[in-house]
Amino acid sequence: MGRKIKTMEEFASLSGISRPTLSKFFNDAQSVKKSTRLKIEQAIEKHDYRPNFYAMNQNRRKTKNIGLVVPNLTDPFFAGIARKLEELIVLSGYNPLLLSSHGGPEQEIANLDSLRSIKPAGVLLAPLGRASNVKKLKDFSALVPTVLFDANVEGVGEAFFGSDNHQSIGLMVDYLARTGQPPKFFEMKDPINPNAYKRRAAYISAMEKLGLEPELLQIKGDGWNFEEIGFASGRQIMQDSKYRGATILCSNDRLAIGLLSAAYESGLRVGHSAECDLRVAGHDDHPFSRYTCPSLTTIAQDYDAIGERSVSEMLKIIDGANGIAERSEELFEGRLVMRSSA
Amino acid sequence: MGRKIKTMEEFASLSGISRPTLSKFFNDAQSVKKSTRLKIEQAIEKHDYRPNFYAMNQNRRKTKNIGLVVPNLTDPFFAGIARKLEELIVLSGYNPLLLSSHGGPEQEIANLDSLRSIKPAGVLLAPLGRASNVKKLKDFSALVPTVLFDANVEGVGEAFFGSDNHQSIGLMVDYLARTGQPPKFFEMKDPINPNAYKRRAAYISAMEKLGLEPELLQIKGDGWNFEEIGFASGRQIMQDSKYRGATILCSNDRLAIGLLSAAYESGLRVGHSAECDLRVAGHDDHPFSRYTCPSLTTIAQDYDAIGERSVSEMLKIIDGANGIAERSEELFEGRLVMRSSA
DNA sequence: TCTATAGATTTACACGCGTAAAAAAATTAT
DNA sequence: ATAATTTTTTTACGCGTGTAAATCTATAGA
Repeated sequence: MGRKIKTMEEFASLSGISRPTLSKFFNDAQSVKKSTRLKIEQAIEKHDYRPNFYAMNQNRRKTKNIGLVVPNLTDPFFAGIARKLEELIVLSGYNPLLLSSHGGPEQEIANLDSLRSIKPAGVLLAPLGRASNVKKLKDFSALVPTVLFDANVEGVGEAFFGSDNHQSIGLMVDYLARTGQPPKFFEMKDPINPNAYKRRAAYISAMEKLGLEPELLQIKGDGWNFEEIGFASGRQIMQDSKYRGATILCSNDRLAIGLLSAAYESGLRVGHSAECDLRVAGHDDHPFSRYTCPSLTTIAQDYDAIGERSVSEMLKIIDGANGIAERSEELFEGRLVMRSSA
Repeated sequence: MGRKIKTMEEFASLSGISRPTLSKFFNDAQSVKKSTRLKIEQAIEKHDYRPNFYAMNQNRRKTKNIGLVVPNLTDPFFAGIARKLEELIVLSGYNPLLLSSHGGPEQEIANLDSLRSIKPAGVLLAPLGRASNVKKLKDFSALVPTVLFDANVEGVGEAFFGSDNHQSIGLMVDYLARTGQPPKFFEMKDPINPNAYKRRAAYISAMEKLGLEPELLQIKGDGWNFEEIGFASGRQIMQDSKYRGATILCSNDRLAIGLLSAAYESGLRVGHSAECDLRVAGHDDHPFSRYTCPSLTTIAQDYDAIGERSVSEMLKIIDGANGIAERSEELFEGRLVMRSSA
């Protein structure tokens, strides 16, 4: 077994393969003949050699690194997506680099800056949205192939993939209106996330289509602590008798989680059965929404599809002849998840 | 502003500072004279130059990268810790690299492997525990300065920092015994996490110290989906009238979240007031435990202290003369968080 | 068997920065 | 002001791999 192999040169003489061929192999194993590939793989196994990461990337035209930036890893919703995307990236032979913006635009820019120095082949970015520094995002996406997901920012990146809020909210409004009181819409007054605006518009249009009067419950609150915001405002709402018997559709599950907590504390019963005081629904199918009390009726976004489409588009752009392709956009439909709360 | 600066050489002539001095500066800004530092910082601002990451690290004795490996980023508890540690690492002038093991030992080893190729100055590792491939962890920690946190694995790494389960469980048992029925201990039969074993032992010893009979509720279940496991077993328990009026201390909050959900579905009232059917307590102060129904009485681990200690020890090891220092270990006390569930 | 061609080898240089050693310059102490 | 010390500059080489061009070799098809 001897001592550790340090250089590719050394590995070349031990394996009987020339160094340039090895270099080719490590860049793309499929680019060498099968018999050569097998010989190399055996030698790797035998000598436990791995090329120096830094030397390798220094002169490569394109690295094999793909950046993955999410707004907030503390949110299990994004943690779940990140995991799925990581998996897809690895399966494609690339190396994911996960960064969280922690809800702050400075961190988002800092993440992109630090990604830039790594010269990634591309970046998958779920932007903060309203808080984002759009100019800097644009500057970045001009330098690095960028695909947006979850939230769209006009003019940034080569593509965007996300959920069809119009469809999903329409579906939910329809369901709620058919099964009881038509929903009021519970949301933050000045949402951070662009999806929130789309959901508001979708709610209004869905209600009008049904000939119903939309009613917005716009609550105050800053930052990303949605549960707390939902909880605090929820307490006030619970005391108001005019909401007895109402149906409340929350702009996202995290607000709903706070609202449910407030309802519980106020002794109000939430659910779709006759003796309940309130119905509550959410949007996103947050990992925790299965275990709220009662379990939360919500919309599951099709994140398998969004993830796969984002990664495959990214690969297409990376490999691509880089034609002046149009910015592609695709929205995926959400699925109604009926649980106990509505 | 002219064209982009590509090399340090170029930046040297434009800024009027010699290249070796620049190199020193980028390695440690404090190592050059203040006046020089200011000149360089101005020039950086002016020309927007950043040294090539790969060339920079190729020949450095020690990189500025610190690996950060957590068992499961999907768990908001770990996501929160990771965020704090990232922050501390950045403040120390290092570059954190966050990886999640996704609950699997293969991924844990894969993470360490991929970290090895990045030649990190050190690695902060929260190991999976029982599932971990201890031999490989040991091999790794012999090559790279490693500090363990959250879960201890004997003989791995230069240090371990975590919670004092003995103290925290003792505190909780004491509180529960003073305020109502003494607690039964709700846990998985074969826990993955070493802390679970310590908590079990701590529970038994705390009960005996009070002259009470310990009672373990050991439930089946594999994997990391603790809420689901707690929920499924919780349903069975709720049907058993012998647990009416009981107090249940869960090995962790995620089990408790599942249990509370099951109690709600069964129509049992959980809480510390007289008319309730059950008391439930947890451990960890999971971010959601504030919003469970009822809100969860639990133990908050001192993660500010654990994080700071872990990072500062890491830095000490990195800078250190690398004396044959003993493996240091320190446990931090937990804090009782009294909410509504117990 | 000969030829066309994909694939491998040889040779050589480039990448951008780390680092060492000696000399020069700037700063501080005496 | 001079000496002692710190800091910077000059010079030069090394790191481990990417990549290009020319040459050689294996494979397949006629």
